[in-house]
Amino acid sequence: MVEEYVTAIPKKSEDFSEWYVQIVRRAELADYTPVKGCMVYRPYGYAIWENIQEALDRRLKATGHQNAYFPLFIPESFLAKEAEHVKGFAPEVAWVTQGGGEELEERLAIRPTSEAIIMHMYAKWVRSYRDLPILINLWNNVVRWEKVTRLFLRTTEFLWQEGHTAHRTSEDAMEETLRIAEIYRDLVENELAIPVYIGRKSEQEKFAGAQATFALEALMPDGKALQAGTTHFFGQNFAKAFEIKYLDSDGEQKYAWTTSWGVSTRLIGGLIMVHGDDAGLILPPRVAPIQVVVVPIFYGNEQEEVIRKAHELAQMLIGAGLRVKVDDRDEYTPGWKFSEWELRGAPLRLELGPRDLAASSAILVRRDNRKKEKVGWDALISRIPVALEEIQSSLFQRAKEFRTANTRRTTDYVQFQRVMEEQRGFLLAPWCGEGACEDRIKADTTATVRCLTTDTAAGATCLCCDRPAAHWAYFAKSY
RNA sequence: CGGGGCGUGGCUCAGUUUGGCUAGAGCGCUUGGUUUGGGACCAAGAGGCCGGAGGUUCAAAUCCUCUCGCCCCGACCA
Repeated sequence: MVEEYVTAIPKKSEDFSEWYVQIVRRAELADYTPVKGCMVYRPYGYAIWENIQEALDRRLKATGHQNAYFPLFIPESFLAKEAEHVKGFAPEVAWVTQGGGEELEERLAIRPTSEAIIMHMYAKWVRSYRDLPILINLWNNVVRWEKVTRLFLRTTEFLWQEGHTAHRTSEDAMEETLRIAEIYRDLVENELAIPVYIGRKSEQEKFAGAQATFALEALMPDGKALQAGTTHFFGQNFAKAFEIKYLDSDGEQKYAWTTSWGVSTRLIGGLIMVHGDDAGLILPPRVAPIQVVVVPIFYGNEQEEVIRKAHELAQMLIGAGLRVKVDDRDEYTPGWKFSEWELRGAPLRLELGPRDLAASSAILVRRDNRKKEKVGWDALISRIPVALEEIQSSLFQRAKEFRTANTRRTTDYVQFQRVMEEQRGFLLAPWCGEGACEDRIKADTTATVRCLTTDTAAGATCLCCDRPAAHWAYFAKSY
């Protein structure tokens, strides 16, 4: 029945890419701009980001992190201080070469990430072991001159948070790196309802300048993996490059240990893909800008009474901390609104018409499975939060089942290639850890090592050579 | 950046092969009226120098050159 209403939207199962673009634009999450590679985050899409921000910010502050802001511009010489870092980012940096009509003496990078400027400041701020740790987070934008655009998933400018910390010991820094990865997992799984695998990145895939990178990897419906967040352990690489030294309690000058970590608006792209269906978006209740949309249904003279009651019920729910909107536009029919809010992914719809008015009840409809239930006005305040939780956990379960069904274990390279070709998904396989095998797998299948597991690989042989395996690793094609 | 595709009212597209009169359709939008429990209907309107620049021609949405943008598939990245 949905089919006849939303024929203009391609089916998710038939043309996934086109479905994605249409949903993003028709649900008014984002739009293209005249600026190449740059997007507008429209209010409805930005509200999702604000909810994600709020959820993460709370977790970061609870673990002692503070927000701050650093400049958009980074002098070229700063970027160049850490050799691997500059090598990794140089190809995608945008440069400012003029200001106020004059040529700059030193060109300025528009930050692709802020390690360089932040490490410089940390070097000034750190004198003693008592100054550590420094736990700072930034909510900002960065620019990377990417070659292709995909709304939310890859744009020249994007929004994110980047955390940068400096610690007294290696252990402290590694602990921070892993703690943040867990916070990210908590955020992505419990707020966005997207299950993730967490693990260390291979040498080739790790962040430019890092000693170790940990990543959250989520599975999209087309069988490709999406990196949903990363945390980096820098060892003393940046501390040495930027001279972040402190006097320890034993009287010795030592280099600090640093980390950085980030998640971006790409998460929004992930949740669109993971949860949506042929009728449109399905937003997990915890990050949905509108959790309950109230649709009044009226005929002629009942209009006033129905709308009044709709607002009254909405106010009651808003008072209970829910995000509620009454769609009382009179230029659209109820059926039109139903479809519209399904397209926009509101988790719950509350229908209120004359029949309901007579019965002192309303019809509650779930977006994820379209199940309807009649709820008395008095029961709404208790029923709706429960229904939202049901949707939240049901979305997570559904995504998890899909991932489980599409995570396969193999030790056979021929089978590996076949599955990667025909079904995609995650493939868990033993790997020797050598770049040569990684390259060969990539050349043969376009799949890469998404992350390593901590499972013991004792006794196993590498998927594509004769050496003993060093790790079990998740492989997948990726975004 | 390589290969392929596409740019015509807000949207989806026809018209381009073979140049020709005032550039069309559906949806959407505006106004009025009737409607409203799964994308209502009638009537009257508004809205496009055909992505941009240059060229060929008596004449260009249509042909040529350049350019910009978007989509898909690769390579690179969050």
